[in-house]
Amino acid sequence: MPLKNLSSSRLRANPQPTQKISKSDRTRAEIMDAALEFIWSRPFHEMTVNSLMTSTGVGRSTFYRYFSDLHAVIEALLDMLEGEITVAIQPWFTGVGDPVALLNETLTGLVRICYQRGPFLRAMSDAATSDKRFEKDWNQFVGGFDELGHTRITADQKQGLTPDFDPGAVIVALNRLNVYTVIEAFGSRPRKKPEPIQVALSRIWTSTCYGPEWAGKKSSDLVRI
Amino acid sequence: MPLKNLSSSRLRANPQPTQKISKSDRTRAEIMDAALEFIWSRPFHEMTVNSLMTSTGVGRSTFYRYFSDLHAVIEALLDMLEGEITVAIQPWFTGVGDPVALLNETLTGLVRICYQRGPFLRAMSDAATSDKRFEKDWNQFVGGFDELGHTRITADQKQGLTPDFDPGAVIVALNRLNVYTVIEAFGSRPRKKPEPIQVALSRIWTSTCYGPEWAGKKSSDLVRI
DNA sequence: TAGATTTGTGACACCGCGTCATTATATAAT
DNA sequence: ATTATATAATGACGCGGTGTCACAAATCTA
Repeated sequence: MPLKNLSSSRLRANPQPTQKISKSDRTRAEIMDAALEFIWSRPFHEMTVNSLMTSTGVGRSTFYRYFSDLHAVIEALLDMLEGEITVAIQPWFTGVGDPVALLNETLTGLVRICYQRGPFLRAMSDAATSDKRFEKDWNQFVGGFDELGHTRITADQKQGLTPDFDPGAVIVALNRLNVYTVIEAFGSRPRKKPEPIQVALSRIWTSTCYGPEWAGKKSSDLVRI
Repeated sequence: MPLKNLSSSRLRANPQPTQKISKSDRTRAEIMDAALEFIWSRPFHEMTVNSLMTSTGVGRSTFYRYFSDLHAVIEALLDMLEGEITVAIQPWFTGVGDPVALLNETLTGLVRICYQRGPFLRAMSDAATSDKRFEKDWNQFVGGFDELGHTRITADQKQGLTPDFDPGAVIVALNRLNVYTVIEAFGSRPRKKPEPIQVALSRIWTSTCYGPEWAGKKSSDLVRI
């Protein structure tokens, strides 16, 4: 079971350091755990407030004391994932050194996380199709990588490492490539094997950004993990 | 208004050549038109049987004489789109000649259609997240291009035009790149301009499949439309 | 025009949502 | 420990959407 026993306080606005865990904290965490567990094995659209609350000890209407609706739960989960992924992608997006190696490192890390969290990613992508507010959150999440990537590409173009195309639409496209490839590959079980996915993504990114002479290198030749 | 006045008979299993248009044909077409119109301006998840049937003259429960549920309507629309797109992508997938030019032609055609039909594409992608049966249809639709692409890549590799990678995961990824890039760009209005999207996709595909020396060429240099 | 077939309808039961007044429980003060 | 106060949980309710069914209306056919 992934991401279990999450202390909800991690996500609270102002978590006091040595505060006693209140009843409401526990209930909130229970609900989020129930959602996590649900999503792990069933599609988002089958999730109901009832299905979540029967997993916890408390009644259905209690749910609304903690979340305005199901999308709000997913929103909270997205915050967690965002942290994890932001760390994993650091190398290429903000690191220094051989860009091809950094890119491979980033994609390897990304694929690893997304493999682990596949069903959650899938749930979030699905949830974004049925709620205006969460759709915005999701777009912001995905779009965040566009800005980072734009910066990186622009810098590499200045150094002559990357062909001189307009980075805007290309980086957006490449990021969508990543998101929906991993969702398709890992979003529902049984998940596909992660390695071929990582290799394919690496090839496409490196071919586009740095030319094909690098694309054939196995990532293991370029990056130690 | 797009795709209006669609004769439902086009979609029927056994359309007799010179058959009089029956009442039921008209009603069915009315429902599909209503769905088309709805999708053009509102997200799929807001669509209800009621919202569709109030656009037509007939009562809500009549809907169920023609479609088992809303997803079945979308399914019918997908059949239409499939035909259009299949034609547009012919060049690279099945044509002969300079592969780079063919690829650019295919992507230009694809972008043109997807720009026109953006909101429908979006609706279908959204609908696939909330119905097992239609999800299958959608995956089959998208997956169809994987097989075609796999064939093409393999052939080009045999000729030494394309680097010798395993085509499987790469072509899947590139196809997802297309689908979700166009959905993001054209799926909700105001739609983005199609040209930069087409250029970005062309760059990524040509870099990956044929190396970067071609990627900079403007498609207008390569293909007459 | 009568009978048969096709098309349309309203009423119904079901389910999930979100709210609210109320009850139960936990916490803090004395 | 007792009581007062704040916090948490609950069941019942109305709403809106779904899909079905027996029946009614319209249309076709002989």
